[in-house]
Amino acid sequence: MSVAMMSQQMLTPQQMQQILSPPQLQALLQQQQALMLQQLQEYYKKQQEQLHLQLLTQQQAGKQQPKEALGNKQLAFQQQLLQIQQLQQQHLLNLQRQGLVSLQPSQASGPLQTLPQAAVCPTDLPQLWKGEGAPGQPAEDSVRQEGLDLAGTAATATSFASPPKVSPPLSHHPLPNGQPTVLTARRDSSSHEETPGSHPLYGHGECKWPGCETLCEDLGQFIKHLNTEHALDDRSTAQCRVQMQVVQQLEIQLAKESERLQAMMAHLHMRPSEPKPFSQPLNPVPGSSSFSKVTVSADPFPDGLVHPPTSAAAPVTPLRPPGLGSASLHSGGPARRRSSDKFCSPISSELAQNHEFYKNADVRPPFTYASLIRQAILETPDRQLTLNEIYNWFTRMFAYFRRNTATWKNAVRHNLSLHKCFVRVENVKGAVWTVDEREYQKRRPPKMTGSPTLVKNMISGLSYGALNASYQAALAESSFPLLSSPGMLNPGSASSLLPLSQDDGGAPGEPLPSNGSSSPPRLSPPQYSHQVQVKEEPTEAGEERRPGPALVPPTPSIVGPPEDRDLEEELPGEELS
DNA sequence: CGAGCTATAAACAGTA
DNA sequence: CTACTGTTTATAGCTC
Repeated sequence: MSVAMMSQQMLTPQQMQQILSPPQLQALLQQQQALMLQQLQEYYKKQQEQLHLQLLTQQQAGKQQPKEALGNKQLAFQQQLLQIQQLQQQHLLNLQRQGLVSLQPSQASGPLQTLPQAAVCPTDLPQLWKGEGAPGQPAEDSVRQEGLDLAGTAATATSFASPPKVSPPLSHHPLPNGQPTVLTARRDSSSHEETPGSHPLYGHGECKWPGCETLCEDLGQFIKHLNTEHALDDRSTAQCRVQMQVVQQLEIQLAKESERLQAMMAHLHMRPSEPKPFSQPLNPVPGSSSFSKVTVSADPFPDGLVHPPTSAAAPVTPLRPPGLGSASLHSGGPARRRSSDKFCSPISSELAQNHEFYKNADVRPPFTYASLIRQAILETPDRQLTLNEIYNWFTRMFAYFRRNTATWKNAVRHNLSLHKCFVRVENVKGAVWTVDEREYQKRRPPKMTGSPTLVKNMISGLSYGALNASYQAALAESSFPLLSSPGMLNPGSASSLLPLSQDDGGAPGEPLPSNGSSSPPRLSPPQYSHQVQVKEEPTEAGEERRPGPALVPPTPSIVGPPEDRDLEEELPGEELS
């Protein structure tokens, strides 16, 4: 019952997600749930006390009444008591279930396997936030909605004052405050897996009327029972009234909690962001013809990109990307924002955290084309993409790139050609692009090398609280899932692995606490040999194959295969969850 | 101020 | 011819 209210009053889950990193969200949710539980318990306690009190007074008053009447009233109150207890249990159960649902890792809806051009399927809003569906229901039941949903949800967002004229916020049925009785009863029973077609008050072969557990073999018998035992009489109406109050109280309680949550959110991060027109282009990428077979390898973030917590607990509305300050948002037009590229967190980590955001918000990602292209390529198991696949990655991952296709595609091509780090390889299926990591690193060292202020800025820009800082740290320390992802490791051909080193920006992630010994890091980014399975570039091959002079990993503690080196490159992955 | 990097635009060639 | 791919040049903004 409360869910609808939540989604109305509070930040949208998307907002939550963008404000908070998945771990934070999870923590917050848990806190909230614990809080709710606690308060509910308190509330129920009070209710019971009240009832007891009423019972007592009634008993006293009843002394003048005929004994039968007294008995009836007493019974009624006892039943109310029972009912309250039951309700309490059910609510607690529901809350717990919600907790489970919202935190369930298996839900993994993050990496939506979106079609090449269909772009985002922005949703997968967890049931919890949808304001729909019975609390206890598994979230898988929720139907995925397309773009409109996003906008609809966004309409409820506080930050976007002028959302596109889209469909109204879907199905938040405000609770009929006055007469929640039926609704409540419904929900009550629905948590008991009632079978379709049955009566809301009938389930598991017994009457679900508060305080009544009469066994009824079938629906007909139950109906009969209902009509006889729970007919319109004083007792029933009283029970209804109590139930009503309970519901109202809970709603009030929920409102308070929502308010509190909002305040918490506001405190933790959220400021009213400028109403940003986030148009949802949904522009299905016109250009995709010749190569459109798009093997787009699996989902964008093959490994554990945020999924479990994020997708489960939160969702999708464009909002400010958590990690970035306003840096990326000012991008109105042909913005210059490579600053962010320079001292932003490793793109993979940034992306990982905010990919839902970029996926849906028409916000220009704070990365250079080069780093984006690289990321796209590196995310695939075999580290190679056709141009068209790269396009698709862009459109899939960024709402921003769903429009102005001519512009950015040109830019992509331009970058591919221009930068030595992108190597074109003739493949069986045509030409694919790969990344020469060494080259990529080569061109960056000068930047960002030991600029305390920059580093500091970057960190502060990326984190918005201790929680996130630690999360960032965790990210920074986590290893690079790509390499450990299925299909990536060609057993026995370690040489074919394309070693990764620091992510773009060379170092950004590093200043964060890690295994200490990374002394004066990133002064000379390790040079790694580059090699791709497809390889057949005579010219560069010789040079590339040779491990660079400085092959020593920055972190001495790490020995061995290239995978380990990828510590910095993390695409925050499995181990995050 | 210049160097380096990046974005954007556009011309052009090759190919399917 | 058209669309796509890939290369190249030019221009401009930004940071250091």
